[in-house]
Amino acid sequence: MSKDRPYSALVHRLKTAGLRPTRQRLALAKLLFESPGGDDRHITAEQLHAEALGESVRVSLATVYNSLHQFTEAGLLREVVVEPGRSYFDTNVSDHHHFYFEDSGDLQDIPGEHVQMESLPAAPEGTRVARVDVIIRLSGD
Amino acid sequence: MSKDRPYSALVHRLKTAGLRPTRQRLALAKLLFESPGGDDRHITAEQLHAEALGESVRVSLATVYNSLHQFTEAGLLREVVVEPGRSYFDTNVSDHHHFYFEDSGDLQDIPGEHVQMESLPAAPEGTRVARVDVIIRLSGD
DNA sequence: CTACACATTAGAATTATTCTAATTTGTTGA
DNA sequence: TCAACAAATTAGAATAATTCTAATGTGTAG
Repeated sequence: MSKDRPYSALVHRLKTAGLRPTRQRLALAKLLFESPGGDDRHITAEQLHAEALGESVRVSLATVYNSLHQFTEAGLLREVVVEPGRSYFDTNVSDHHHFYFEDSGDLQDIPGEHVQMESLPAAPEGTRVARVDVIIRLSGD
Repeated sequence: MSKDRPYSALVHRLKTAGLRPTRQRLALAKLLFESPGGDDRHITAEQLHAEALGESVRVSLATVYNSLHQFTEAGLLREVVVEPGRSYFDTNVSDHHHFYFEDSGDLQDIPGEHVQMESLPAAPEGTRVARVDVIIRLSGD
């Protein structure tokens, strides 16, 4: 019992997701979820990798990609596609949409209540709605 | 006057857009806009290139990319980003949104009337809304 | 503490796209 | 009609993000 004491929330979170809490995954999860602003981060694989290296966490870029995808599959992250050839991962997995600042490339959450669909068309036969993405693209005034 | 006779709609369209109606651009525009279903096509650069070659239109991939971007800038096409690392170009530039079939990778227009925002958040200071993209992601039943 | 499945890694490979520098083509005006 | 020049096209190299590969390392069940 005292054996599983250093059971930080992160270790638990990873285990629950069926992911072994390895040094790398823990470090990345910490950077993702326990940074200031950790439930509204939009980060690319390269950015996270750089951040890790900056904190002297030794982790390869391949592992960053692997972890981001595993976290996404486990529902800990949400992938947001706004421009070709670059994927953002959002630490906010609740129902919400995005502002995309075309000039700076920044992405920002819009709280769920602020965008409502008035009428959604029915999903075609044999399909179901997996998700609705709304991206409001902004440019300089 | 009879000089500018073979002024097809396409030549006119390109000229109006400030683009010289070259052999390649005309051929691509024809494939894009005058195929069956020409105002609801969703095509990638590679696909269009393959289509051109299939019709024995000699055009390089670089030119396909150039043309797609020029057409987009001129408002003849709209770029739609649904998955990382692949851009679709939509021949329908009117206000509308998309179904994305995750399984097949197909993209389909939703007529504008069928999706309405109930409340759009105000654009942040110093910005204006360039566009609102709505993508309804569908997966197998 | 051992064994083994699972993870990590460096670096190569892949994919979509853009760039470069040389060649070709459309257009304008004499 | 044609010369001249800007604009467009091209093949192929370059780049960027991501994925793959096969070898090595590590967490954990028993």
